[in-house]
Amino acid sequence: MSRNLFDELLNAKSLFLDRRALGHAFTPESLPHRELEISVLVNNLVEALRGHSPSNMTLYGRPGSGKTAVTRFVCRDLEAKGAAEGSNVKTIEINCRNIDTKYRVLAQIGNHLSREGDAVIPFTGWPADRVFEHVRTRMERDPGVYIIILDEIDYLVRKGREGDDLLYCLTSLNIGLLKDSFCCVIGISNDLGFTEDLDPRVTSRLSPIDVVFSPYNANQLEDVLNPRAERGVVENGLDCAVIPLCAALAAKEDGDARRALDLLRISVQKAEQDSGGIVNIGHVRQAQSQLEFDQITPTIRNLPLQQKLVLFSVIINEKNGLRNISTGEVYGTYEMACLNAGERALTSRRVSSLIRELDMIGIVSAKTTSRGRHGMSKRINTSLPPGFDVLEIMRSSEPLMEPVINTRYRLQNRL
DNA sequence: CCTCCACCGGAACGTGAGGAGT
DNA sequence: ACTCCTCACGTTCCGGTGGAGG
Repeated sequence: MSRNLFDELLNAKSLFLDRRALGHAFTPESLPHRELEISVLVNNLVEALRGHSPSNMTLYGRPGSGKTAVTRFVCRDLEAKGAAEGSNVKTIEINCRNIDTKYRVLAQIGNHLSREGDAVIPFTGWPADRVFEHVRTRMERDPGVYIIILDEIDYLVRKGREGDDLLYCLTSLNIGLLKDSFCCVIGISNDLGFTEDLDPRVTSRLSPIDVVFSPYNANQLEDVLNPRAERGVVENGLDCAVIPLCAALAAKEDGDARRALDLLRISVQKAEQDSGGIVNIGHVRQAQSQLEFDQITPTIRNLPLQQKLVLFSVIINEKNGLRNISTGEVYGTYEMACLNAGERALTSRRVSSLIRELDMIGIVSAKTTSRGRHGMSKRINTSLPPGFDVLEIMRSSEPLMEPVINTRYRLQNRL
């Protein structure tokens, strides 16, 4: 009997019970350590069940601090209660990173509210005010409370007028445009300062209620992971150190719960590829470096040429065994690299800024310290995962780097 | 204790690309 | 086609800085 290529993997016993439980989209039965935030939302949104309009809200917090999860969690119960009580409550969630213009957001809302026989609002073509009018009449004909959730709203607002206009429209629905219905806007933002980019008139309408989500700490992340793991992974499938490690690593990344879940999910995957056994901390380490790899590769690939040349100069110095390189040393190498790339070298002032940018992205670390007699300078080191081939990424993404990488460099003598 | 190195980093300005309005 | 505006990227200028070495 010939064996099918997929047999082996299909027949292997999976460590996953329910893979979705470890995904981002999954809404669990409880959200540990977000009780306060939940109660703020519930206290406001309960008005919808009483036939009144809830206030608009803005939720702030770092990525993975539970904003979207809390909102979905609360809205799920709200809709269920509304259905049971016979009051018409509808929630519409829109991610502004994907749907990033006023027109497309309105069209999305309009189509969400359509019944049989309604015209489908095309993805382009109508004037924006006609789309808005459809949204209004569709809300009006079916009296109730409409809750519009605009996730990652900062993306839209940063695009200029677009965000202002949309929010102005949506928030004006409650001020006279709707008679028998209410419309409540919940904005979700990763960026605390995003209202600064907003028209002040919109700001005051949009967020009578602000909720700030603080990042999870390591212990709290464990509480987030445990029930998910129980549901998603086979019994005794995890070494007891796995969850604490995932939690600790994610806590370092600004307490990002998504990161923690990613780590756990990929660890389990790695353990499966390892053919059997349980998930151990080695798998978590593998998962961590894969996540880093997946993040850093596109970042480096998309760096502008000058940035690449600067980064290259840091790396070449380090490859020659130097640590804590100074700005001057980097600049010397950088000038040679520019020559080989056929580029004019930027000023050292500019290169200094570029180094700082690389530091902010997290590819290098640059600390300014005094070297006494030898002046103030940065101490520059790369901070890349071990075994990460940066030069290959640069070579494949930028033809001009080829001659730069192929040249041998004579580095300055150190003092 | 003072000097002085080698750079830091803020501020103001120049330049060219790209978008909006007319 | 035209101006006007904004924005990102770079340059020039310059006061500021912490500690090794005199």
